[in-house]
Amino acid sequence: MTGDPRRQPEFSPRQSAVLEEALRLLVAGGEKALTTAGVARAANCSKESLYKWFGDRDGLLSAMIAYQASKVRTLETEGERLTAVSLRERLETFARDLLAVLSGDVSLALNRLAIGQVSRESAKLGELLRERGRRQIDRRARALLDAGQRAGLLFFGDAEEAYRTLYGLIVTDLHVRMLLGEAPVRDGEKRAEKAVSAFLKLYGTDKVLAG
Amino acid sequence: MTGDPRRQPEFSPRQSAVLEEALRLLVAGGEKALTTAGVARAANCSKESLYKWFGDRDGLLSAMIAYQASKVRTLETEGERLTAVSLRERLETFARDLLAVLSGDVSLALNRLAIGQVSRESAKLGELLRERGRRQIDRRARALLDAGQRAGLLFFGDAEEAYRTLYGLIVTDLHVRMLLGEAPVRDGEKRAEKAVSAFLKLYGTDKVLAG
DNA sequence: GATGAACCGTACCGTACGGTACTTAATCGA
DNA sequence: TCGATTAAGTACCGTACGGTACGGTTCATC
Repeated sequence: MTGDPRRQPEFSPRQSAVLEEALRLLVAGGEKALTTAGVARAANCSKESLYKWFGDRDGLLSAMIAYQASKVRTLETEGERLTAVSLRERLETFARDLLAVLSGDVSLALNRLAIGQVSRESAKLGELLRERGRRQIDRRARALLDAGQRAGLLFFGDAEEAYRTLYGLIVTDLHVRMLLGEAPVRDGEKRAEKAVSAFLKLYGTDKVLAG
Repeated sequence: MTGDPRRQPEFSPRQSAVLEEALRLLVAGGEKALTTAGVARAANCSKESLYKWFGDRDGLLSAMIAYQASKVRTLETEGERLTAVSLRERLETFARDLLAVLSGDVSLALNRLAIGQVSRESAKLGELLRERGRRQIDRRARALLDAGQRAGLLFFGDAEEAYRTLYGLIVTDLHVRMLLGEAPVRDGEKRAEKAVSAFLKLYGTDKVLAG
């Protein structure tokens, strides 16, 4: 047992460097550019090492998703007492962060990769991406919504439905459009503000609407 | 000049049959299963004919999207005078139809195909899908929203933003989740109702909220 | 300094696919 | 009935990729 069992490094520094290079290739050229020989060449490692570490190509793809997800750590800025103003601010920050994440090069490339892999037998990539990629940001939003309800600023019966609504108001069809190749938006700021205003109009109590 | 110049058949019956078979293969096995030899075998045609008709493999993919888009014809059920009740009904019908379209096998397969093709030089598929696939349903919704505004039931400054909001409330992240392999929803009915209620709460005038 | 593990670089193999060429059957107009 | 066009079927070619094997090199351990 080396190190804290709760802290599983999951990937060695060398492997992380290789995965980083693989992500770079994927972003640059899509899945077609992600050949085992190409990754080995770009990362200055041998194909034999790739297969030893990741099993096969699918293992490499899964590792790339797991690695990228392990890098994303959402800061849980809890603690303060929520007010109408601070709730709105926190929601807008969440909205901006969500749009930034979804617009990111690596995120888009990995989503495209996973979507392209669906309907293969080893269709674990999509599930992996849904599970590991979304959980962090979902938990952050859910915690914020719950805090808003506890503070008497929001009211909803079904937290899942409220969160889905918030997500839809922020993202609309932008994610799919970007996945299809459209350039990321430039009005993220205004989009975030409008989405949060609409959300508060739907789920805000009198307390927050007066603020 | 054979036939009406406004009615361009675009694809001969034989070609349509081939494209139909290609779509079937794509839905069944994803892009990997869509080989030229496989299409030729499944459609009982020669590879040489495929290349004569569609140029190359990319041409075949584009043709598949164009063909599928040409099959979708949105019925423009205009005419009646909108009331609060009928507007809600029409919006809910639109929501159900939108969810049904996005959940369709062929739609999901083509979207996955186009998304997988992004970041190749011939990245026309995504654009093609955005242009030809969405235009019909967008126009229908925009017409409905405009009619609602003219009838004094809706109020919005920016029609584009109102439509985006409606879309986001209906679909949320469902489309991406399905693209990633999640099974289509079963609560489309309730989802449509709730989305329309939220939309009317945001954009409905007193007239429609009273109804 | 010897030993063994890890790993890089490269060469190699089998396969599968995109695209082309050729042969043969069928359809159709004169 | 004949010639021409079309397309099916097949065989073929080049290439590129996933996966494996092997020789050489570094590096840690004894």
